[in-house]
Amino acid sequence: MRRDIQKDAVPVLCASCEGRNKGICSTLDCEQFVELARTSRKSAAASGAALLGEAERIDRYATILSGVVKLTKTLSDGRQQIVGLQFAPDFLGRPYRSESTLNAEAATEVVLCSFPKDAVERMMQESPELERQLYRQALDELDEAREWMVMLGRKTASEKIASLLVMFARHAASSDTTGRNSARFDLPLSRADIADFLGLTIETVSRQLTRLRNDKIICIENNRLIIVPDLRRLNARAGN
Amino acid sequence: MRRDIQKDAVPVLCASCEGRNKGICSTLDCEQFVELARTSRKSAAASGAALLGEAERIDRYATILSGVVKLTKTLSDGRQQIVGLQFAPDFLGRPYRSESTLNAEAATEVVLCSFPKDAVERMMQESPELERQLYRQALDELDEAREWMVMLGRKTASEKIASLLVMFARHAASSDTTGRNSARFDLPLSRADIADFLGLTIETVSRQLTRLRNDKIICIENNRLIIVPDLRRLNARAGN
DNA sequence: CGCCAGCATTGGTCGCGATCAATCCTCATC
DNA sequence: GATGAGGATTGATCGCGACCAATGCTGGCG
Repeated sequence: MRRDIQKDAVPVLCASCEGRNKGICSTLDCEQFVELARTSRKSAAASGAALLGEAERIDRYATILSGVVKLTKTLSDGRQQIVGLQFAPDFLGRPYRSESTLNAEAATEVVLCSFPKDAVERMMQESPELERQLYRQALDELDEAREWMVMLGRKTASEKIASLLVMFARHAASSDTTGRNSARFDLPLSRADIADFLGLTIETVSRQLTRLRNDKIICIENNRLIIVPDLRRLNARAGN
Repeated sequence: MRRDIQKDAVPVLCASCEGRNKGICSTLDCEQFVELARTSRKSAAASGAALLGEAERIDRYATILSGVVKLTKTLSDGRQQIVGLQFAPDFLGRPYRSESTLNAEAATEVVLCSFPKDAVERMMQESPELERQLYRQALDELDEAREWMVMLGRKTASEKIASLLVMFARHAASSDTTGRNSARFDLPLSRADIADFLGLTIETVSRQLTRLRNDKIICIENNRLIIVPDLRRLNARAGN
């Protein structure tokens, strides 16, 4: 159902852009796409770079073209919690609010395509399709957040680790052949990030990972590459 | 900006309905409102009644007219976590998904006004305003869920209790005179529900409440009525 | 009134995960 | 290869909150 686009009116970058057929761009008709594309800006951010600070004014939205973005919240005494992870081609931003209530930080190398806030908002007014897609993403994020609330509130440390690995395995699998029972992926997060995500400490994360390794449920190579020979066994540890 | 409505085409119940000017009905124009109203059904549920089961087919949406609804998730071994609390006039339901991923249960006496799923969905197609309002509610719920993730992952038991009381105080205050520094409200949840919400046990909830009482930060009457003489002191305990 | 059922509180003990501290890896740089 | 820095692992100890058990409170019913 791909619509034709006027190639010459579109910035060169967009022509080969992976986001054209996936992110918010995919719902726009030709005219709207051209308008949005004219104001778009592609940018890269190194791992660890802050993309958006808490209570900061938002003036641009963005689509994630590649990499992983972590959304965090911090208490006044420095305790931190990751409250969301976003992957390509997610939309990054919080419509209908001028100030952010959280921090966004690149968890890996990240490539973004950003747009001025008001251009997107104008387009949301005009295109119910766009708003619908953003609504769907918000609902999906809400489902995910609630899943994590169960994890944070009721799971043990080892179940938390297993759950996280299952989630990464699923994310890796979706871009891979489906229906397999093994997985192999790079951890997109450092131990510290994992701890911030699961509501644990670095030490506990480390201990639980070595426990899973000792029990032959995972292999760890170079501290980053994870191999799961039997996803069902990992799933059993996640306690669902 | 209230639009006139054809009084005679609207069910009698709606004429005096508190939801008319607040819930999803408030965004509908006259014609749409009449259509939706024709299929609406008002119903009451006792405290503890199940409104919606996990993996159950959804065929109706609803507006909460009064009372509190808790959204829960349960692990296979029975561990439970409340993942959302909804108050009037929230919309109850998960568009774009045929099966529920959570349980909804009346936490107090609840009065609902429900509509057939497809009537609402048709109306969402026709009315961008309606969809926008639902989108906004989803975003608000997402913000709330993320707030709670911080609470679940990083706060101590006493901070969790204080945070919950602050939230209830705010909810009570919004329908009350604003800007005051004291609060007085009925706990809409049992100790067991509070425990399920905060990721604690009943015993810990009880102990922390008595600690707050001993420290003169709250008064408890009949185990349900809470009086907070100084909201700032309570807030200081919430650890934000 | 006594009785009972369902919550809530209080006490005692234990274990998970935090905390503090000491290596150990990995990798970039020279 | 040597060096140093940041991250990861491992070890030892402590304390919060879970768990088990007993008691207390409240309200409905015969």
